Amino acid sequence: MTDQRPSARTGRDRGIPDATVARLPVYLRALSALADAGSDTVSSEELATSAGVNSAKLRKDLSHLGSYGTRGVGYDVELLTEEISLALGLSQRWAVALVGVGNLGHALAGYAGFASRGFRIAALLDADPARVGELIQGINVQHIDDLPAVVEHEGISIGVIATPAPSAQLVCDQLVAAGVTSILNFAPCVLSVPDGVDVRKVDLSIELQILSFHENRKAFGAQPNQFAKKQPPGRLTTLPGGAAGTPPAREVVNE
Amino acid sequence: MTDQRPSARTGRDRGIPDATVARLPVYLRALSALADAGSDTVSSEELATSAGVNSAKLRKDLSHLGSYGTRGVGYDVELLTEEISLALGLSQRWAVALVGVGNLGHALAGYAGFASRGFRIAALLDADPARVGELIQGINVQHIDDLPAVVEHEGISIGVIATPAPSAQLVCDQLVAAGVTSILNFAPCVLSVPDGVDVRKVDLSIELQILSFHENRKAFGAQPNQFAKKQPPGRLTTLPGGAAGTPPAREVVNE
DNA sequence: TACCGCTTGTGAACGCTCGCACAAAGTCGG
DNA sequence: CCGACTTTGTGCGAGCGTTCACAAGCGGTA
Repeated sequence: MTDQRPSARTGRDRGIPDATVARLPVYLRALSALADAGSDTVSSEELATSAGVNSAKLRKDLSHLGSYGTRGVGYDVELLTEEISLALGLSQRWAVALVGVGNLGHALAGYAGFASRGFRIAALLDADPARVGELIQGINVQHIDDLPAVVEHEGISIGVIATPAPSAQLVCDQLVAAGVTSILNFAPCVLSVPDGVDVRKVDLSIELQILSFHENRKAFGAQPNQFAKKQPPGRLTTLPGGAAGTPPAREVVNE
Repeated sequence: MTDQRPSARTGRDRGIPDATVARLPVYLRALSALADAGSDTVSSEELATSAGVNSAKLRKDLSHLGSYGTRGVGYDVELLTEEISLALGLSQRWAVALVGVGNLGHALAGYAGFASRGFRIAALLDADPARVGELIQGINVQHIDDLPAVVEHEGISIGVIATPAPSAQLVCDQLVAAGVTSILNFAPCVLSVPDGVDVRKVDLSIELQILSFHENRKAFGAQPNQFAKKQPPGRLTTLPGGAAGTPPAREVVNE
């Protein structure tokens, strides 16, 4: 039961499609870069290029938030930044609980990108008593049993699971029981949650496996194309080492 | 032009849709768990449940690989595992170069899930001379300038970027120049690559922002609900300009 | 052998997403 | 004030992905 993506919501969201929501943070980042560069306004074409998307798609995405552009001019960088932030709920600072301070948990605790986007790691928790009390990035590691109290005290509604897979479902249940309603799962497993709780999953090895598929296809795949410059995985030796220069450029983002 | 996934190829892939490819690793994991549990065969319904998807979707996904099920019985766990592995190109061990051994890079280098799925971290690289020579997980950190030699020597075709955003494009170009044709990018930025190179992106803060959207919708969303319970914690005093005074009604939203 | 129950594989309908192309709406110079 | 130019916002068609529902096929049983 339950879908992995918080999306999956059958009803009307707020009118904003899931695909659009997934791109808004990218626009936000592009806008931030533009603001730093001193731009006051930006056209959909420029912003789309920065974000690596089609300009029509960008305009349609933004139109879901309202009409914040000026025809003949473009979008006001600052205004648009605020509107997107508002739509994403970033005008408030969300408190986040991070469970599992192992290898990955440590890295996440120190990840600067969270704080810079308005997320505050309000608690670090672990089931291992040996880890409790450890100080990471100035935050004290607490025992998972303290979760309910911490969640209530800090007003936490988002949880991040960075435990091994076998513990993930248990931790997830504990988070939900404590009142957390959004979960970001780094453990390589499927989580089951009640309705009303959103789960997003980040699986590092799955990403690599998807790349593996494409890599494999490049090597063996049916290539009706004229540019058959790849060779099967006997490989290397003569890879396009020379083709270094300036690539044709093709931007890639993904959700 | 730019499209989301490395996929996005307009022609027929090998017949396998991108959405299916993205789910195959999940099935693989579920199968692995079933095998450990001693199952010989599994029905689409069971496997779908384990993988968290609809059974019809699972059957259609598997049908893209061929007919490996037996009507009235189900799928042979071992056979299906092999077929999926083959389709994903996991029957060979891919060598991976990991660039950037900072906070996140360290964690990735130690991530067990890579090795267990057939990926071998063949090289760790960094631009910081102070880091070169460091031993992480038994692997020596090399300077990024050694990339071409390392890629050729180790037969690397997949690169992982775990550097700060400003360096990511440069590193990406270097990877491409060295012959890497698939890139997993953890840096929060858009990468530009030539055709023929696949990029997948994992952005931790974007995931949180998407959760933030849904969390925000639960709180303020189109639901004039009667319950007004908790209030969102710690709002920002600076950002929203004015509209921050709405009475918060969180919790619930059962749809 | 013939029948029955179970499960796969898939045709078809539906909904979401994307991109084109263009009218609407604004700015700017004269 | 007007007309030319620029850019937004969107109607529309095409393509992909998901789900339903069911016929086809297989094993087991009498």
